[in-house]
Amino acid sequence: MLFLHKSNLKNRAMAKSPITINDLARELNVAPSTVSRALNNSPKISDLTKQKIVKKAAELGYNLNMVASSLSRSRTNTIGVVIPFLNNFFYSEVVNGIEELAFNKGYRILIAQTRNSFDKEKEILRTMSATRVDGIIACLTTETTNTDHLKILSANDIPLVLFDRVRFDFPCRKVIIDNYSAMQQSVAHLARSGYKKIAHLGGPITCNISSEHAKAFKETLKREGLPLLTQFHLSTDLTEEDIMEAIKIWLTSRLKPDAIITATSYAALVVSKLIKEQKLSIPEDIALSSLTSEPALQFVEPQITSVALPGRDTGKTSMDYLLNEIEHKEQKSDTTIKPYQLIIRNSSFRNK
Amino acid sequence: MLFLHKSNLKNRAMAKSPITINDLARELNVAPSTVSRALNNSPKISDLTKQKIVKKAAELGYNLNMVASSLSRSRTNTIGVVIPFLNNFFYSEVVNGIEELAFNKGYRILIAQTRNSFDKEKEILRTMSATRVDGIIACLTTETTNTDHLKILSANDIPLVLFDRVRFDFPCRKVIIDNYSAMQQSVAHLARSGYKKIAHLGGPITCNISSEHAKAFKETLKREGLPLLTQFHLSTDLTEEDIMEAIKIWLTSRLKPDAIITATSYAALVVSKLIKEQKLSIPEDIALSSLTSEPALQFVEPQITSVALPGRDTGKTSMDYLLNEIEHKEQKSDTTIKPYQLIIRNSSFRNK
DNA sequence: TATTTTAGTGCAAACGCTTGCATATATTTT
DNA sequence: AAAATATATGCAAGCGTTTGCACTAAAATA
Repeated sequence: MLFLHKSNLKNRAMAKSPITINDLARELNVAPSTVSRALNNSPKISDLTKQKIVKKAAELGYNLNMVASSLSRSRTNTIGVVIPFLNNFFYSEVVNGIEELAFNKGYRILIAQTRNSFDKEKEILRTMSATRVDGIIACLTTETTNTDHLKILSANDIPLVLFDRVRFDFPCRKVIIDNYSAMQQSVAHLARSGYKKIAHLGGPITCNISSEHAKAFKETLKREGLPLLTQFHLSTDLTEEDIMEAIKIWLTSRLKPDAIITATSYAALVVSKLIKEQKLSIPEDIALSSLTSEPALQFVEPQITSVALPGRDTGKTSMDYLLNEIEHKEQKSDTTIKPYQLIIRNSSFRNK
Repeated sequence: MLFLHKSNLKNRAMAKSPITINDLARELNVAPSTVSRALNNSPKISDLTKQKIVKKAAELGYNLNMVASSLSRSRTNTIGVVIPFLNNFFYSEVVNGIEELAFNKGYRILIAQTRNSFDKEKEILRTMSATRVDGIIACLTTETTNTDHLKILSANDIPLVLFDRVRFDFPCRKVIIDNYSAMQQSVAHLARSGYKKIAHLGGPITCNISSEHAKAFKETLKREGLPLLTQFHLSTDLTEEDIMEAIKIWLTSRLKPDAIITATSYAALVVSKLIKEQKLSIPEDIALSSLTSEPALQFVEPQITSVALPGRDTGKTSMDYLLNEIEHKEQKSDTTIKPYQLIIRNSSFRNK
């Protein structure tokens, strides 16, 4: 009963097509505008007619055409989410947080993965703005070194909130982790546990996160009175091969590190495995600590010390800011720093 | 330069608003229809005018309004993806596969999580059909025991492809894993490795997966000549508490299982940890095998035997089928069974 | 009772694009 | 040279809502 056979259409006489408010209007002998207002629960329509209309709508299986509604209102109630990868613990938690809040507020989310390609990022933003999303939440690629594509969004009045990997030179709200402090605490913790030759397996410095980590790494070592050996401070793309290569060199060199801090939890897992394969022990020979977390870290032996990031919360806050911009036209350009938690597990202190 | 000040509009004279094809048409003294055709690279427009139009469009920063285009064409180039959870290895791999293919074919994806609630599933399908998605790919909740909400989709001519958790009583294409066989092989492997008291920690039997697992579990035990003890065949919601409770009972009972098959990889990780905490050894005292996989299984000690599921491939195939329905009106109602791989690791055979 | 206010409904334009059909040249065919 | 065809463009309706304004009748005020 979801369709009517309409005979008043010229080109598609007798075409089977979904019920519209016009169909309802004709059936009930009221104007389409009355139907629209009734279904939107406008106070201008009497309760009696509302009831009649709602009843008929249910009866005929009427389903609002959001496309038409969006065109008319110039609002799609859709927000775009741009992330490097979906199959990643942190990002999927963030999206989870975004989706939950969005759904409750009557928004849909459009997701796209950049796979860390700047070109794809540009392309995605272009199509999202064509789709007329009401706003965008994005985590930039590591390749993103200029912001022209973001400027197009502002020019089109599409609010943007950046999270995690951001560009401080672009005016918009940003939600990030206190990366400097996370590294600082990690190093300090290792130093105070007696480790002296601390190495860092980091990501590409083109992104704010890695550069903040790098800075904190150097400065904290100095503060703790430890030497900074250049070969112990690596910036890689963190592919499995990169990790393998770096670790093999470290573990077989004359001067081994006695502690390793990895940028990602996946790297930590790989490193942990490699160390054990070399018959070295964690944390006695080498300590291990990760700047990102995922549940797996608690299931390996020994459990790996890590910085727990508030993914859900980051997503929720980003969405919250975006909604403020969308619904209250509140235009801010500040940076919110989310708290992290250094969770000390057995991989980072010697039992003595 | 993205906006024009329009003075020909009645109600919003002087309003700043995005460039439309009408603006381009006026600037170039051609008809809007010509602009539309030119930008869509219609063969009916001369190369010269196409060039002029494309150039002007770039110059003014014209960006197609997909909403209007969708309304006009009755096609949104958007597909809906409905999954229980995003932060789950298998599902995020599936979505990954869907997104990749979709993006390459010019489709956007709208994602929503049911969080395993039937009511939310219904609500999601309603709003997705209001959004006029061109098709939907869904993995049903474990609570979904009737298909009325799916019928509304067919009534609205929205193609649907189900994956993983499906309802065989609904006519549409389905992409699933050979769950029966996966369990069968898992049990057979354990039996042949000398384990005799095999237990299964399964999911809620309301869903096809768990019931296929259950069936295979019983039948294979029988075939292998092993006893089926009811307390060793559990169906739970697989929350952390459920797992804990079940395992505690098993491990402390007089009659312990000597092998455990878990429905999910997360459960396997938890079980592995609990077994070790009880000072029992894997695989000597108890073998462990999982019916779902995730990278973490390879990082724990011992590595956990598991059934690897082709997530990406499941996503790609589902999307491929959906595109066939959307673009070639191909209406099929068959079931594709994806191959899995039983990956035998150290958790499931004794070194002797 | 005459006048203003309020409540409930309808009219019609607008949102920006697509597309069937008509029209006007330009090109080819007889 | 006339007729038929091909090529390029314009016209206008249509997609399904929303919303400002106009209108009518009933209720409230003077």
